[in-house]
Amino acid sequence: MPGANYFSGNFTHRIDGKGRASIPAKFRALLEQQGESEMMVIPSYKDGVMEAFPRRVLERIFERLEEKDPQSEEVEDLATYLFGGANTLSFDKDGRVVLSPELQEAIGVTDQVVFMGRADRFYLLSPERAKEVLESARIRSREKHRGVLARTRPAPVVQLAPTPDGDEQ
Amino acid sequence: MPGANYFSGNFTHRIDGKGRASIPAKFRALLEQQGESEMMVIPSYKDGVMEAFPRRVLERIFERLEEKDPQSEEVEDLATYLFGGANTLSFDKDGRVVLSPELQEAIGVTDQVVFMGRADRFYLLSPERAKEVLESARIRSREKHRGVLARTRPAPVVQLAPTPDGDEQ
DNA sequence: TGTGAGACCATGTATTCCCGTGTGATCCCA
DNA sequence: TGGGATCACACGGGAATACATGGTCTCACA
Repeated sequence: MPGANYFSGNFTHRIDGKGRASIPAKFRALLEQQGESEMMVIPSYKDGVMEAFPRRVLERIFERLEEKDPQSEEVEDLATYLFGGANTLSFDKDGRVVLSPELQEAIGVTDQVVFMGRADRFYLLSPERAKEVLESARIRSREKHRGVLARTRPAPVVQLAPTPDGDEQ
Repeated sequence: MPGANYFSGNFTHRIDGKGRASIPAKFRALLEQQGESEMMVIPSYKDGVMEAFPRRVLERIFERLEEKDPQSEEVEDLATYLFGGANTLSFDKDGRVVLSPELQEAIGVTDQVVFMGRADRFYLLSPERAKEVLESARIRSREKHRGVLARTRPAPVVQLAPTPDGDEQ
């Protein structure tokens, strides 16, 4: 399915005795579509949450900032934070990664972990924390962006070429 | 009928043992016309209501906001709310989607669900809730927008050629 | 040679695909 | 204008497939 450009949805998966967890198939497909077979995980600003990026996305974030302000101390800190704290998780053929004990502890999980899509990245967190994060995001969005969803235009009508037969792209 | 650009009308459909429900044919046609084979469902600000968007519409909303102010906390919340809470429902050849148990619970349905058109999106809700939503919307509209409907022009009269006999297109 | 990590393989379950059926709406024709 | 045929669509179930998950094997390194 060539389609989704973003990580979306949330999936609760099991952690087995070896600390392995399956990456949601949709996430994995998106990663592979970007030519990635691994993801970089760094602690979020949110407590009890880790953020997983395709490597390219993380590098991009850094490069954009560096371009803007090459020598600042901020960029230096950011580089340290992004790359120093990063945990590279490569997934095997079955689409699983190993969550190290430290990582598990950081998000307070032992037997289940939630993969939560967030546009160009996704979160790793405990089921309980997932509910909190989602709920508070919903509430704050409602307060500050009540109009956002209302303001949408009618979906642009994309005229599709009539498909006489089978041909698809 | 190439025509409608908006989702309109409301349809009560059955949920079968597998949690499947048929998307109203008209809605489905509109989605396919836009090149979509799936929809993204997120909790509405209204209680007991889920909103279904063509994926592209939702992505668009996010991108516009992100462009404006990429790093604000508000955008972060919105991204979490939109993508983290989203349920991507792709429909099969028969135009059906699977409503997960969580989704069913969120709108309080077990064996029937209402698809209610709302311009560029549509609602998913229970038959009871549908009545309420519709009625309160009607009342509030009457109070605040009494003139809206009155101000519309008559539809341009398209003169149809009298069809004497056989020839039709 | 013991230990741990990673790759490989196996299995059950959930999801998706596909076909058949009934019913309501539409069209056609008497 | 009524009645029958046709079509579109909602709905049910069975078969095939994808996916998450558990286990075993192999290799590296201590």
